[in-house]
Amino acid sequence: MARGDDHKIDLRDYPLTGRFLAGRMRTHMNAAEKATMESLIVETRDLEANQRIVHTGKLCNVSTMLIEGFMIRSLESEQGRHATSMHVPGDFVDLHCYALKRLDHNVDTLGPVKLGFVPHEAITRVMNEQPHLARLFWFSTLLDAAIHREWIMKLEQLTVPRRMAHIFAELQYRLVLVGIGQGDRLETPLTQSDLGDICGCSVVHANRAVAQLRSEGLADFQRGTVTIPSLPALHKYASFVPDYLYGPGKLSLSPDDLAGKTP
Amino acid sequence: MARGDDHKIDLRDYPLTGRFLAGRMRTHMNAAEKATMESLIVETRDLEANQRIVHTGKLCNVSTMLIEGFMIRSLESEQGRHATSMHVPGDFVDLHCYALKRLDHNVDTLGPVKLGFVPHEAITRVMNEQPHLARLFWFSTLLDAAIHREWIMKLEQLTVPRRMAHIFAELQYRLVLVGIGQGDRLETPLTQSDLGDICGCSVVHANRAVAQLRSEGLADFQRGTVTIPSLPALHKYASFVPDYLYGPGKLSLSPDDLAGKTP
DNA sequence: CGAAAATTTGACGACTCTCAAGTCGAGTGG
DNA sequence: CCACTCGACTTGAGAGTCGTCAAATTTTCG
Repeated sequence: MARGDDHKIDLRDYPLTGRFLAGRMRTHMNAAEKATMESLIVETRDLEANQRIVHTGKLCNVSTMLIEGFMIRSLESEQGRHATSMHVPGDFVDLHCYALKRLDHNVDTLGPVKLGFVPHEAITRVMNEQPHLARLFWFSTLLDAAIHREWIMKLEQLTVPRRMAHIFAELQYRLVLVGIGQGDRLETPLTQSDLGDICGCSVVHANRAVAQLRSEGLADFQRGTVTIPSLPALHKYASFVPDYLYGPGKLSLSPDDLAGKTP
Repeated sequence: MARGDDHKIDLRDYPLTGRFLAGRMRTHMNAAEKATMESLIVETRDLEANQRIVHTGKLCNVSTMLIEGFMIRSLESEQGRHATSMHVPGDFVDLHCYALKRLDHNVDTLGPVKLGFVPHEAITRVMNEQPHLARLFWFSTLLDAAIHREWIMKLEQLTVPRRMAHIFAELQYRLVLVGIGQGDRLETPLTQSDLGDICGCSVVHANRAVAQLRSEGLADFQRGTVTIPSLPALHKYASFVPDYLYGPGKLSLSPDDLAGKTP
């Protein structure tokens, strides 16, 4: 069955959590686990743009599934906001709060979003009774860490225009993984000021980077909508290699791996 | 009981894993869990400097506890090595490999080290039978993610000399947490070239940063040994606030938190 | 329409890069 | 013991990237 069909079926049967780990380990979840997952969400809520759902240092007893929309994870300093990563639908955005209890950062909505809330007692039940699902939860938090590592490398390695190209490429790829993305287009609620926070540069420089990507025909950013004339060209410019996202590819688990064979 | 005493006792009773989560959630481990932890290590090995124990993309079925010495986690590009973080004794350096199976990065020894190996079947047993210990394992991998996030912010926020000061401050703090560190001194196997890989700059610039920290009396780096005239001054210069390391402080769990009280 | 937010442009200075050359220190062979 | 060698460290010069300040323009929305 084609991946696209999987998406459609999972979204029909599991409208709240059908995108969780889509394109990654979701194929390792059986129907019972998918049903458990869906039942964990005790409440959904629609929020406007620029709402904070996780505050640095605040105790939390609920974790949040991003069902629709975009969110941003950031740290704050005297110099303003520093984004560490973005979130797309299907991300269990503050699952790690279950183990950490107080988070070191903030999580904000970017545009309007639809969220699902999971109480930590429910996660404890999963830990006690469903170790395989618990392991998938663990996996999903480690994915964030892998994305952090890649971004550290990109910050050390790339100029701002290339970093920005990398952000566009990553977002496009992640949206495709969860069945939303298109090949040549990307709709986000981002402003150029957000891009500056994400790329670790000033708004002014973010603007120049946008202009440069535009003039070189690599990506056209207009009020949040990114048009990509050539995805391969963008990938090359940004040195984007999606392995670290653990989609289908070099790092994903093969059936042989699961059988415990050592190569 | 003072923390120092805890350290001594745990190291006597658990010589291989007595530093695991020391200064953090180790106080939440009971004696049975500490004993389980110690028994997970089926083999120890001493390695020389510059050995690779985790290779990008290679399937792994064993995770590694760093018992003595230092390790570095890095990604490689055409431009060379990019460090994402360092490890000190007590770190379960590639525990996340249990859930990810193939890692996106490399882990290398810096100087000589002593390592302990834990087969993944043993971790599966913990997942199935000891959910509380499993949660502590999860916590320890999330600690790495928190350190990554802080580093992302520092890369976006600080100049190279300040980043380097931050590295020194973080290392000193983490060593104290696991009972090794001193207040004004730090012995590492790092070269200035390593510092460049860590701070995301060229060797030449790393050298200038070392020289600047020296001339300003903030830290004196000589063949791996760092002397710190004034820890508060170093912290201030680097905007170092250790909360993100989840030691005793703002983000650590209080007894009230555990009782499930919502403030 | 008018106000606020977002985007754009210019000028100048600071940070960091590369290239190139030179110095210092520890170990090695004669 | 000394000369040699190799890696680590140091220094200088010129160029590119990026920040800040300041101001203008465009878009959004009430």
